[in-house]
Amino acid sequence: MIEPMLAVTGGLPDDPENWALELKWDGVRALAEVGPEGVRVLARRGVPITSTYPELGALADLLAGHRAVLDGEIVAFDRGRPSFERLQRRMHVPDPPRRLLRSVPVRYVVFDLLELDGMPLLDLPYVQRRALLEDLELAAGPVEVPPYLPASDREQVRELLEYTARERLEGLIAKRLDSRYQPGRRTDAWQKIKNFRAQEVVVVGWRSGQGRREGTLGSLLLGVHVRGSLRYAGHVGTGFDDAALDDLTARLRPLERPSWPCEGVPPRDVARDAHWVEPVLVGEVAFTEWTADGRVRHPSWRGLRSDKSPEEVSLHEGAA
DNA sequence: TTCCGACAGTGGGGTCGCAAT
DNA sequence: ATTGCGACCCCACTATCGGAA
Repeated sequence: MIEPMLAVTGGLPDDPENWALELKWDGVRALAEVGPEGVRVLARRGVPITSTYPELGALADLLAGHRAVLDGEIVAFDRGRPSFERLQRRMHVPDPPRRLLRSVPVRYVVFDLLELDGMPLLDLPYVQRRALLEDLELAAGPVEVPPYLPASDREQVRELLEYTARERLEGLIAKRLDSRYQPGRRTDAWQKIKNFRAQEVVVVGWRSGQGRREGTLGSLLLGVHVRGSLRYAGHVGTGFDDAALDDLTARLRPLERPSWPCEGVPPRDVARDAHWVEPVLVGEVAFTEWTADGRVRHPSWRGLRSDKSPEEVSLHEGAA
């Protein structure tokens, strides 16, 4: 079993002539072992997920007798955009019924070739693996092999970045053209360039921490104003260093109040062990997207914003 | 000696399955 | 029938430590 290679979070490289750019696909990472006898699909930790995604059975025919190990992402689309939220309806369902296959079809976006006809390719540089992959001409049916963009073309890179931000795609992956495939490693030969969004939030409460966070806070409960009323917007539990944890804990304690400060009723999952506070502290979070429930996905705390009053904290465009 | 990469540990949104209530 | 919990997916981030430089 080959473990998938991972990317570090980073930015655009400053030696673009050595890098390729690919779109980042928001789905489930999957390795496919394909041979004449069939297809075996493995998730990130080697768990077999073949029966969950019968669409990938098409690979056996597409490879026309070759044996290969492919690396890619299983993606569900919603109006043309990759939608992890939709994919979640498929993720834990082996042998999905026809109805589910029709309502949430998936595609396999292939971006690397790790083995071909018994020959390991891990030590070949990225460009050569890509060339061999493209020679296989797999793109058909549910299988895609999107091209990569040489990062040296500044103008095209700028356009691509604008495009991904406009279309609210997850971002880009930069890969060193000369890099080997290092299974299971998170190396700086692959860099994530994510489209983060920013949102000002009102702190409406906190939950206490565990382990080394014992005695300080575990997460902050967030609210934003929507058409005049304060709406609950999820929690954030990362992005603080020790000093910020101490500072926030000290600021929040005197603000405690007995009741939920947002509209409606508190969601069950937070109501249990939450402390509510007067909604007066304003901060900023970075996040990837709004969920269907109006919560921030992949949030991280960016700090207090003392220059804003709570009333000014309203929803930025694009929320669910 | 200092620095950096890998890891552990904290936290998030979500799904499903199973056991306890 | 409901609820809670852990195991999975996706993930961000900080602190720590040992080995590389």
